[in-house]
Amino acid sequence: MQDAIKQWVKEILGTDADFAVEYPAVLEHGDYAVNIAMVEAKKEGKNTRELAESYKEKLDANLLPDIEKIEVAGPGFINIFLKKEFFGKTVGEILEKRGEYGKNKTLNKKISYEYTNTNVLKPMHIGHLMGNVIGESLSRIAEWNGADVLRNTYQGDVGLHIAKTIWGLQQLEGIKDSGNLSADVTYVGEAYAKGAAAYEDDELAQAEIKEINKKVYDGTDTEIEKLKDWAKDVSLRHFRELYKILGTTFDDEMFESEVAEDALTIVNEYKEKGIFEESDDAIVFNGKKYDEALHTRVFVTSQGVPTYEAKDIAHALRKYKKYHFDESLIITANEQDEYFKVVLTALAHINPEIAEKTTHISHGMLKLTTGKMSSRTGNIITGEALLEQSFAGVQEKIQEEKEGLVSTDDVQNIGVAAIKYTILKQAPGRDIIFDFEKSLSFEGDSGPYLQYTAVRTKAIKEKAKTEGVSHNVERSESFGAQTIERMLHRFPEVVKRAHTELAPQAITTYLIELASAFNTFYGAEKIVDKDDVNSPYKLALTEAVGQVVRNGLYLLGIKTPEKM
RNA sequence: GCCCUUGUAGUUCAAUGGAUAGAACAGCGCACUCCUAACGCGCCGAUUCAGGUUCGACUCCUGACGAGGGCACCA
Repeated sequence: MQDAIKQWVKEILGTDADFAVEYPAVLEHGDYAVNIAMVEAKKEGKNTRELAESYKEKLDANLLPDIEKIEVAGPGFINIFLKKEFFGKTVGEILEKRGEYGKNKTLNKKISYEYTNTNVLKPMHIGHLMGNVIGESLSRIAEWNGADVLRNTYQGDVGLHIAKTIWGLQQLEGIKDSGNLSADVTYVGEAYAKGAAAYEDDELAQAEIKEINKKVYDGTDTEIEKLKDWAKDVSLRHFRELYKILGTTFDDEMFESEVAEDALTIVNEYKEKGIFEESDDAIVFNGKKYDEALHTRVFVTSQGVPTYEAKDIAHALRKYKKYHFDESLIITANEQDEYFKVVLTALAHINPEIAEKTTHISHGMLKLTTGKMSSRTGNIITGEALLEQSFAGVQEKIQEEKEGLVSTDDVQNIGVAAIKYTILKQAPGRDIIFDFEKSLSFEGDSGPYLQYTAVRTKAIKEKAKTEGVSHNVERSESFGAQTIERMLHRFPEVVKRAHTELAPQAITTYLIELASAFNTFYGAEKIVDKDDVNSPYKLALTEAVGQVVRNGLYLLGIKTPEKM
């Protein structure tokens, strides 16, 4: 509709100016607002309102069939009001398309989303959980816009953190198969904390760990390889458990160890070509040469080991060779912003095409009000702990009010929804101030509120069934619920915008407004009522709201419970 | 010190350069013989400060002040 209106205005007014067809902030201003008069008045030095009036006359003479009327308002907006029957059509369309409503097929691209780049042998902390939540939502939004999405994760299985953990395992009890995954995970975490602390405080241990790191890279020491393989398997099984709870299935799990050798080759090759240079026995990329704001970073250490930087370059080349994506998005915490600027600049000098297609998206840090976290001291909030905290909160709520109503799966679904919503409701890139009490909210502006709304629509539908009322999309002239109808109609365009702006929060904001409008309606009107001639349409509207809320929740990576 | 990001109700967040800055939580008041109250209704309350650009600025530019992050052998 938005495109149709734009096209229509262009044709009737014979303009190719760059104007906008947008949603007015207030519903009284109609369904669409066109700012063409402001744009043209500036160019031609005319009075904005007068120009808008003259446009209105021309447009009035050639109204599109779905348009009820147009008005000039405010500083010179041309507001467009759609016919009421149009909204009946929207409700009908939603009930016909169901889980497909909101999909746009316009994006014909292969896009790689790389997220949850964990380090194996280290706990998955809440930063990784954030990245997972955002990456999954962006992936789903892209799919709904027609993209062929490749979900992938790139995990650190070589490097100092591995050496630290192996050192720690050697100090502790080595391989310890307790048969209990969660106990093994804790044990590996302890080994990491021990190694990391020793690396900082004990020079002898530091030398030993560096020695282990070399062997991790060359893979010659069978004892070290055994420890590594065991601990890596523990980590990966644990991560996959968490991915499952979170609702992500990766198409490809890639590892740093797979590109370590290539990384050395590439850096050496481009050192010959002058991209990298030697400095204090290390091989570095001198960012300052290309941009004053860039840092100089080490790509190969004086020990001859490739750093994350070099591996990231090799990884990018390898990934492109494997998948030939049109776009590649890498999602990490914003503490890596400047790191990525340097790496992408270096990549641009090695393979401009891939660099051009790659975008680094960052999310903020999850700041706990209880203080800073550190994985070094072991004093961290793991992703798992956060999930469990949320599940416990849901359980508590249920015991107070709804014992026996909610299934175990749905307790998880609600707990995940509370966390995901908190993360997705704000623009990615900014820190989240996380307070366990307040942030894991089940009321108001929250994931569970949306779930509750969807469940409510379902309960109403069941009630209607027992009462013998069935839905009908024919809307009577006297009936009024334009707020909800207009909002339902906007959903596909919100999905589109969420992708172009990489903004999951566009979905959360929209859903809260829709749910809130519906709940107000629910409070004011009896929906299932055999004596009310409007009841069948109200029911159709209710089902349409339920469907759109479900579809929106899907895009956030949130499941709708059966009952709650 | 240099660089990047950022400053919106008491608090946590929204707002493609557009019309009356939108929610939630907290606070105060109301509502429950009716489809699940994780609900609904009302009130209170905000663009850090000083300039500039623009018909129009939370949004763009400059400066001040505050917050977070990054600055070579970690990832």
